[in-house]
Amino acid sequence: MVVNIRSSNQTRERIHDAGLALFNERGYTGTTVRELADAVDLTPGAIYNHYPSKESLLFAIIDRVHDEADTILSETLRGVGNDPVAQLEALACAFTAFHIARPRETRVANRDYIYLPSGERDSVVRRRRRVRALFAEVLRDGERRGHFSFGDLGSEDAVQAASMAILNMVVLVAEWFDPAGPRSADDTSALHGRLALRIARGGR
Amino acid sequence: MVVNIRSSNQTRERIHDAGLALFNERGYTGTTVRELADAVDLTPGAIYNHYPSKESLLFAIIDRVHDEADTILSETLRGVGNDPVAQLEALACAFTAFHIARPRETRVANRDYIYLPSGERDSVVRRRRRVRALFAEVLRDGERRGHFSFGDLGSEDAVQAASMAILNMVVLVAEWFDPAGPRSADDTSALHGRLALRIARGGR
DNA sequence: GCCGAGTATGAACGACCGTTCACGCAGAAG
DNA sequence: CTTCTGCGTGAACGGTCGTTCATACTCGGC
Repeated sequence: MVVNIRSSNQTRERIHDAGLALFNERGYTGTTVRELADAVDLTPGAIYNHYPSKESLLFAIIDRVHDEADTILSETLRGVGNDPVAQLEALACAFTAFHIARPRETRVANRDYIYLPSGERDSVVRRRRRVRALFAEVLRDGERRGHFSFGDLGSEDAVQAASMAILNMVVLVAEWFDPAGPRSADDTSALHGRLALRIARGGR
Repeated sequence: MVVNIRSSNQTRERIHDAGLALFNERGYTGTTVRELADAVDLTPGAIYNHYPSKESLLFAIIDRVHDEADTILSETLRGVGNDPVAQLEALACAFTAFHIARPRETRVANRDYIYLPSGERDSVVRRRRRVRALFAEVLRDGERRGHFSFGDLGSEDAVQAASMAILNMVVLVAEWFDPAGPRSADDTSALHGRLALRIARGGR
């Protein structure tokens, strides 16, 4: 048989999940391999049958949620027309729903990616930049076509600031959203879609 | 002489600064007392003449920047009338300027406060909540007086989401703002003031 | 029934962790 | 001049870190 990198995926997946939970609440550097092993009822050494290092587990977690984010964004974009207003609202709504559904994954990805070795960290940084560029592009497109306006803001190229405002609103929703609160995840996602339009002054 | 908790403040301050720089770029748990000692040309043991523990240094750093934030906010509020529109614009502008001026302090405070012992962490959480409440209160006040409107957003109590959108825009400005970029800190702060008004639909 | 591959154990590795402590030294106070 | 106090050193503390390894068990394929 060829070199088998993958292990019996069941255990590998349990380690992935436990790592996610622990990294989320203690941080990557604040989590030990022994805690991780305890969480999956294994010995520290056994972890290394499934991941070559603690860092590689962090990367697996972060890389996967970036894959999912990319999928969500491109599918959302594919499902809506080429009207920038509809695009922005749909993107902000869908991405908010995504962050509400995956609070631990996105928190670890956004907070602990700095602990990745430089090659993998660079790859993550590139992926993050691509998301920023996507939102900025929709805003710029909408401005060019007269649906959004930033001229009254008294600053040239306000698109960057506006797209970061939208993105930060979306990406940090899980820090305050309460699943037991009065507003549902769907409501909040839709609300963020509207707020994104306010920011771009594209409202109805 | 009475019990002297404070040490010769010069060295204490150098440790504070070095801790700030290191915690910022490596994270609290990713920073060693030995690295800290090296950065201030001291022996690890000497650190303990100035701070009783590594945790206490973290708390000193975080507590100070919270003090400064509170000062900025209350002075800003004192310097402007009681018009909610002016209040919101001034708060968003001043707080953005603050976060641009203190990127390391605010990043450490927002990212690493989770490593504080529970008593001190709770105190930090309370202070953060008070800032959130301040913005929410301005928005609610403005809505009551007809300057802001959230009724068209299709969600009851959109104030919370809107104030978090404003706060997250402001608090994370340092993650993308480039001091060497085309837009100055003052411009960006003013821009955030306007964007806050867009979010609250309080345009002029 | 044997074999080899996959997975686990438990002990151990050297390194490094936050913190302590006995001690030395400089300089202000008496 | 002596004493005391504040601040530093350097060595050491016990503990924990991420990782490795010899060994053993289990189980499907021959």
